[in-house]
Amino acid sequence: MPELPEVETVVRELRPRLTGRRIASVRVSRLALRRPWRPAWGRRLLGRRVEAVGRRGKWIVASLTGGDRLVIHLGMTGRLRIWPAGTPAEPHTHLVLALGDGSRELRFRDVRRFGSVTLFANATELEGFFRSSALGPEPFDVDPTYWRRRLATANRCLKAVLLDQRVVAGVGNIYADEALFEARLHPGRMGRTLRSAEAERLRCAVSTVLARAIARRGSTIRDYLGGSGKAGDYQREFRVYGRSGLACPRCAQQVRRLRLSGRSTHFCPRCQPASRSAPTRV
DNA sequence: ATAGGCGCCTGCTGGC
DNA sequence: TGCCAGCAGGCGCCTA
Repeated sequence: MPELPEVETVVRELRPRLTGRRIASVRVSRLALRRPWRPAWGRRLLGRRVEAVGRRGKWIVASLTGGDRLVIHLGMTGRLRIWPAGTPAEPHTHLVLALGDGSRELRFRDVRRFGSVTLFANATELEGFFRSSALGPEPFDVDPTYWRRRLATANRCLKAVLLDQRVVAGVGNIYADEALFEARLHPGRMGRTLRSAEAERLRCAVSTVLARAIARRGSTIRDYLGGSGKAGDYQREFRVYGRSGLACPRCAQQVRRLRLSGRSTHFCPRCQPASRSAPTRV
């Protein structure tokens, strides 16, 4: 579910509510998330204070006293937010950290359990984890030369390139489609066929679209809520995502949908014309 | 190196 | 009304 703008919104909203708070108790559900929870982690979290809350790609990182890094991925349906203690837990709540005097709790809820909660012993271990997955650069910080080279050597369609977290961290299905529309590039176009002006257009489009979405506190389709429980607004500004059959906001041509890289893909056939190297079939 | 398929999960919607 | 297929902001594994 949540892509970079949603994760960034959660981080911004949790930061003031978490920073400086002590973890007073830890409860976990029995159901497994994507990465297994180790019982020793619960004991290690107790009494730690949150020093900082940050983000890397779609990963939320809470830095704790003593160096530990609590790392959370929201998967498709994850929600991470603060609740007053005593509020009934939503179904599918998998982790509850009581904070400070116990009047407030951080709760992680994840219906489909594609998300994860992991504890790393220190920053070095966490860096090793990101390195082992070859997590790419933050989208606002992509070197144009690096980007051109990644595209020039990409023997796959642009949609697949944007979804690859090793190329750039944080883009998912919605913002891949929105960025390709913004850059006026067909999602099925092969990466290596891009001229350098087109590559540069795409690099800028990715960061523009993500920044706009962050300003709107992300997109809520069905599950996503920010760290304070508020929905996002950017879904109202989608140009193509989820709009197949509706008019393109730029040229009024019908937005089309196809399946690329296993994912539902939306684009305007007039604004994002297929080149010879792009698939034309659905 | 890449595509494509499947699996992990649950829940919702639309068609019959 | 009920059932079933298809769909969903992610990602990792397998095979060809």
